[in-house]
Amino acid sequence: MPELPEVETTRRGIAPHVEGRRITAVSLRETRLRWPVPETLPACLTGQRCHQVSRRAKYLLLRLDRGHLLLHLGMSGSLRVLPQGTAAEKHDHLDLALDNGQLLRLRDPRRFGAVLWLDEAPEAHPLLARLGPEPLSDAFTPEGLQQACQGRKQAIKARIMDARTVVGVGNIYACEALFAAGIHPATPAGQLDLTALRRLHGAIRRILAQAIAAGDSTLKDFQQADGKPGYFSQQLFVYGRAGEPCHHCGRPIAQIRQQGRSSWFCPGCQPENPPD
DNA sequence: CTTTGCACCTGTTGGC
DNA sequence: TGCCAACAGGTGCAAA
Repeated sequence: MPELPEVETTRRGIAPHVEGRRITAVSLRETRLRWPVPETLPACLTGQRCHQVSRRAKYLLLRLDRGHLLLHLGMSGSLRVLPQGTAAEKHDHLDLALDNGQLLRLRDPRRFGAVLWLDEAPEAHPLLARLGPEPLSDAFTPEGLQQACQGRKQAIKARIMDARTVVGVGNIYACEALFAAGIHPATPAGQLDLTALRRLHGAIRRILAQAIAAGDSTLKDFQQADGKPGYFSQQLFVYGRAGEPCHHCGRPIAQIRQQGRSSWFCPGCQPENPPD
């Protein structure tokens, strides 16, 4: 579930409670995540101080004394800060006890998430080394997007969901950004001119920024036992709205299958063969 | 090299 | 009401 805005909101939520704190104890209850979590992890982490919580794409990085703890929330993961002693429930796989009496707890029912220890510079790690630009940074430009699309037959939706093009665009925001830009999701990437790609670039940034801003307003709930951050209550124009009227033109939203995933779009606002 | 498809997993949903 | 298949989605990796 978490897309980039949810991960960023999680980072902002936990950082004030975790940065500067020492890890006093670690409970690892389930090692079968995306990759097996080494049984030696608790001993490795205990005693180290966390200096910074950062994010690259949808990965969270805790900079500790002797390396980085990399966390990925997968589809269903969440992190919460709770008082020590709070009983662990089903799917609560990892606890980091901190020297402020609190607990950083990872829950992940589907176990698509990841917990990795990195000895070396994070940017050199294979998972991070080939990632494209952050969508809200200056490194993400219309010209760079054009270069990523140049000569490609691949559908534009698959192209923007490829983390080498730009990171952090999942299925929901890919559909929404393409709607906002008036581009049919199946359009071959190489067919789009710079004008269209400028619209798409702007739409990706605007929609992600809006979602992060919406997340900020929910941060106050972050420590509550039931405060799992879900999707923010921003309006979705096409995602999951098959058959319902388009908010712009009233035509029914269509649903197709691409790369084994559902895509939603408006046949009126996102024509296959755009005029002019 | 480019592109496609699958595996991983469980909670939720919809149809019979 | 109960059961079961289909579906949801991020992303590394194998295969085409």
